[in-house]
Amino acid sequence: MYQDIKENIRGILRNAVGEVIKPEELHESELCDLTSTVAFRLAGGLEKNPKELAEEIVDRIKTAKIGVDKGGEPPYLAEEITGRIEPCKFIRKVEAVNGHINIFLNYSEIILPTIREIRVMGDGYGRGKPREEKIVLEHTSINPSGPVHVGRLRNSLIGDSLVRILRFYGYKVETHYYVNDIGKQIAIIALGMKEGIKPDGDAAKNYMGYKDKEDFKILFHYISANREFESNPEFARRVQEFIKDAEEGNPTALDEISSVARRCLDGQRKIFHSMGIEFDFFDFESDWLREGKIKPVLEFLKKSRYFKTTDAGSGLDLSKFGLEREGGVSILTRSDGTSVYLLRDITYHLDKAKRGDLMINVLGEDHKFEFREIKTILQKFYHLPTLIEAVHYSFVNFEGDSLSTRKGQIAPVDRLIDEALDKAAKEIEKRKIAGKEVAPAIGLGAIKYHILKTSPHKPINFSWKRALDFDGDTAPYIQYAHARCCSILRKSDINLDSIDNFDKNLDKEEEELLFNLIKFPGVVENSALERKPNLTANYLYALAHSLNRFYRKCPVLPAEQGVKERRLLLVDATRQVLKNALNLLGIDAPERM
RNA sequence: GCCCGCAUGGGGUAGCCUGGAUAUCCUGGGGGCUUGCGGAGCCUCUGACCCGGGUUCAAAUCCCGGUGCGGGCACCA
Repeated sequence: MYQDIKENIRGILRNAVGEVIKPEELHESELCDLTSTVAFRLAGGLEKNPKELAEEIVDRIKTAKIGVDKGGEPPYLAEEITGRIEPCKFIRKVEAVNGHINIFLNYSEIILPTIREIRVMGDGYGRGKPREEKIVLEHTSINPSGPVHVGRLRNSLIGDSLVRILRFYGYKVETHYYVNDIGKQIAIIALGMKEGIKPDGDAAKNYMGYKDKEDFKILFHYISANREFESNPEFARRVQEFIKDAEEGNPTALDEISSVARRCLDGQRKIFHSMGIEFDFFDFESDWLREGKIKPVLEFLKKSRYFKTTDAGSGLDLSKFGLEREGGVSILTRSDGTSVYLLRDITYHLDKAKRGDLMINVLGEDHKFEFREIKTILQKFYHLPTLIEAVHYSFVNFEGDSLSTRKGQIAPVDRLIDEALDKAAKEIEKRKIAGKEVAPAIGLGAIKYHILKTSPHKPINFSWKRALDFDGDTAPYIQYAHARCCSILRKSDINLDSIDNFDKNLDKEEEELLFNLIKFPGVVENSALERKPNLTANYLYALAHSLNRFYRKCPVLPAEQGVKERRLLLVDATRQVLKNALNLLGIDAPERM
């Protein structure tokens, strides 16, 4: 609808001006609905500030009629163009102000087709047309050496939301979780457990409430085994041997290490599951070793003229591609011949590439360099046709105490969620409108929205308190708007399907609300193409805010029949769009809260 | 040292790609709204484009140079 309106108006402007209007020359404005700056471009070699000219011009307009070709100043041109605009059903009014052509939409004409579209499409309103391309999206991929840290949550949330947005936009999307179940950290834990090193008692005490969760148990073992690894060279040597053993395909060693990772993953998956985040595939690194997939990759790269062997190990010299490492080489294998992550990652991506047309990896900005290496190798050495891109996000810092650094002092997502659920349950209890069962929707929603609303490339200073905030620019605020819609609709006995003729004189608040409703499909598109869930989040707040303003100023149920019908339709449409957009962020829209 | 990203009221944040009018919104602080559909709300006041140049009629937005912060440049992943 919005696209149609804009195209329509661009066409009308083109007729008035005699030239094509560029898309960026028609945009939204706070002073009207849509504004065009085309007069500035047409003015060409202009010397004065259009604002200074404005008054003078308006006077001249009154006294003389001059053609576009005679008066070059934008304010004059804007007046002239405005005068030539043909009447159109979407436009209510056009004004020339300071060189801008300000357009006010005719909402009386827009409301019916918009509402109809939303009602027909329902949960699918805003959906893009089906696309052929298949996207293989990898996100989260946390090391299986402990519980999920709050800082890592940003990856999962951006990833999960992007999946939802890209699917809604029309792509086929398959999600992958890469399990590094054979790395050094895991080997340390596995050997520690095998040799009977006791789990760390302090850590276990700190997380009493979670002591039976597998990922926490692994963490307790990790802390003590890692201490051993750092202080006991003999143990460290045995770890290295253990890894080598596994890499050479010794099935016992592989199983011993991998099973520790799988146990930990079980615990991690529980927390993702409770957040509504699911994955299509878990890809285990140990499988590459079992299936002998790494060796051929190494053999292939060895033949390259960029392959070099140094004291540090063997690898590729990528400096020709602008990727210079300090040692001059991107290491693929250690000097003892065992592979490092880069080689295994290449193997993994070669495999993944077969599954789709585009690979998207959600990665922290600390992986930028590594990602460029992989991309370069895939494209320059393998000439891979599959596209590959990364969605990078900035770090999540903690306010005050750096919980993340002290040994064993981590900030597990489990704890954050438990606190959020507690707080939500208390708020619900206070209001006595809904039952406890909506606590997860509200608590999880608050956390998700808090992290998703910020643009990915900006660092977040994570504040436990603000993440659990329920007022202002938060998910509960948006959910509340949704619940209000539901509440009104519950109390009405009018069958919305049978309304065919209603009063179409909208109040200002209704116009704002409607304008937001028609923008939604465009927001989905931008979010999908720019890979930015925060655009959807920001939109949601604006929509909820306009609903709340409407709610305050425009009584629905007490209104007279024609007005009441119109407002009920608007409320129902808003409910639908809030729900659809919340779903793109993985946030539930409870009907009561 | 080199490379990448970021910098907007007291705190947080949108806008920057595609330059246009009076810079968005949240929070905090001040003031108001409630016997009207759910006050997790609404209205109002307060307060900001890091610094210096450049391009332009016009710069938060584009270019150059600083400064500050984050990240990277591992036989860790």
